[in-house]
Amino acid sequence: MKLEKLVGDRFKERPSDCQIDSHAIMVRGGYIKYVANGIFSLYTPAKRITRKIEKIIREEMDRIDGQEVQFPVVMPASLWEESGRYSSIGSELLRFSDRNSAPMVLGMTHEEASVQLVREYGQSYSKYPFMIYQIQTKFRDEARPRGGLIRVREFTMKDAYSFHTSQEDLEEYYEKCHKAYERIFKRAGVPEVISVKSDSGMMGGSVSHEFMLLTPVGEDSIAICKECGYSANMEAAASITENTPDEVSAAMETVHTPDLHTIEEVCDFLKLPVNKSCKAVVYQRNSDDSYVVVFLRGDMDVNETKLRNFLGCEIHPAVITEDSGIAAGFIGPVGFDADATVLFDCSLKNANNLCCGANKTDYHCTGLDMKSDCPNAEYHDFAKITEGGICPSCHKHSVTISRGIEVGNIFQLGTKYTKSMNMTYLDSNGQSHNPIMGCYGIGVGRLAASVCEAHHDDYGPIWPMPIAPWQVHICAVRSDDAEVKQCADKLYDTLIGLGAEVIYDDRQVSAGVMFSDADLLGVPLRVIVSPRNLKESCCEISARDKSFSEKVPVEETAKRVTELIKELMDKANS
RNA sequence: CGAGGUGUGGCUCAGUUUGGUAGAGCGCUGCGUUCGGGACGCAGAGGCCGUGGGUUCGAAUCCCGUCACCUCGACCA
Repeated sequence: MKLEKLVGDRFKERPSDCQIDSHAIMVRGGYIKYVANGIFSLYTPAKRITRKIEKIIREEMDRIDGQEVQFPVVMPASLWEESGRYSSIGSELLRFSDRNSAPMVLGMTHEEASVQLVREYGQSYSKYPFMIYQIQTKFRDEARPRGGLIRVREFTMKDAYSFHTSQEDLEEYYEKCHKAYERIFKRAGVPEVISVKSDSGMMGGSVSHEFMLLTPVGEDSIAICKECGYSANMEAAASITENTPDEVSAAMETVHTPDLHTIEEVCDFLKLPVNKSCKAVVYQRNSDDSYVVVFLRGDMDVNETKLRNFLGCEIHPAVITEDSGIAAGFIGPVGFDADATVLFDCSLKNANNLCCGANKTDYHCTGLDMKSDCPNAEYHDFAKITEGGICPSCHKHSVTISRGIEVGNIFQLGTKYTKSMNMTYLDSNGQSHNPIMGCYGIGVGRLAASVCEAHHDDYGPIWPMPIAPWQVHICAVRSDDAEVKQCADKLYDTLIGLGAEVIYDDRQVSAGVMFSDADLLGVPLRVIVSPRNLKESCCEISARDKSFSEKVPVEETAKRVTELIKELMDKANS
């Protein structure tokens, strides 16, 4: 491919609306073109990268006995009504009608379609286990797309669905898939991707993992224990707190605290550390606006995901009305008699000498002793894990919180879909059961952008050899020089003949322009043919990541380049 | 959905406060000089100033509406 004919402009200035580097680079380098909010077209370099990522994914999925299939993008709403998700999923699911006014949806995920595909096939236990997957376009009407290809509305995803006759079999396969994912990310050039425990969210099921690329621009927060290796999405991470009660519990007293609303203000006023307070956070159920009050230690925050899972319903921060009987800002566990569900977080267990609201405007109490004042309280984990908090796994060390981009996930789904969609098989005793499912996703475009985010410098991306848009970039510096042109042309032909993927720049532009464009294309190997090098009868081979640069005799250049390509490929695949 | 911000050639932005013929740099086209890190000169092309209404002799500029995008939050396989 000649660079001169490569469709898409590369430009010098960073687009103003690009917040993260990978987005800016992919726009500047002519990889992607904005079409609409969260919707992009891909130019050739990006398409070549995603095609290579897809190839790696296919190879690894096939290796664990996956069978590639394809589900429709547009599905009838009735299919989604079977699972109940037509009504349970919000506006993220794009709904519309066809010419006959039949309600349709745009596929944002394909559990329903996968069950529909194999429901009749899988009627005998002898057919199990099996896994089907596809690589296809998904559409999710995200509220806030961002970061170029990191979070978009239309994207390409590999999604896989496995079907099993026992939980043990699912777990065994889940583990295989976990390994396959590790190989995929390694081969794609991001071995640093880690798997973390996650919350299953709307997918249902129990065990799930997210594959995270740790980067400060990531959208998720991950709790990591460096000592024992524990890692989990903050949403799923258990919060552990230990309270050593003071030896003497002071008597409860009511204190006048006018205009002090926040826990910090109150503690400051009472000269108590924040962790010697009991605060209340109020939510309302989305269904009927009934109140839910969570009491927790003043220095902790509520993890709404945990709360949602505990209650089994959606919630939102409360709007406290006058007639609710709730004294907003002055809520305490003792004498609270408003109509609400009252919950206690583990962070309060055994604590004493706390301050808390007095359930009376402008008054707080001191000397709260959870044991004696709230003897019937049941404690559950509703708190967000905090930086420096106790590791929920080893209980010895403290966790750190890092940001990450979720590039893939795996779920043990259970029978949520097979049950609701009435998929059954007969076992060897003629008994009917619902198959147990697992599902496994990887965002292809997001992975490409993540690799860029993880591997770039000020000048552009540094693509790993296995997914680079081309393997070699030939720069013919001074292509108006007949000797240079002839040598570069010949090298190009030879490399093509040897099966290398080559981008060839023989434009009559200054070396600066040429090198800048080469940097933006991020091709791992660069060969410079120039009058200066030809004087020594050499070509210059250098690595985009600047790890080496060598001068090689002209006639040996092609051979050396193919060696280097092989070396770099083997390194990534080893 | 809540809060804030921004919309002016393909890109980055000035001009808006105080209304008076639409600007610069990059990029693009042509010619010439340069030539190993985004060179230079000359000559060009390209804009209903997001959009609809209003005020005014006159609106990129003031007023009202609306749309889009960006950031933070909410939401989220």
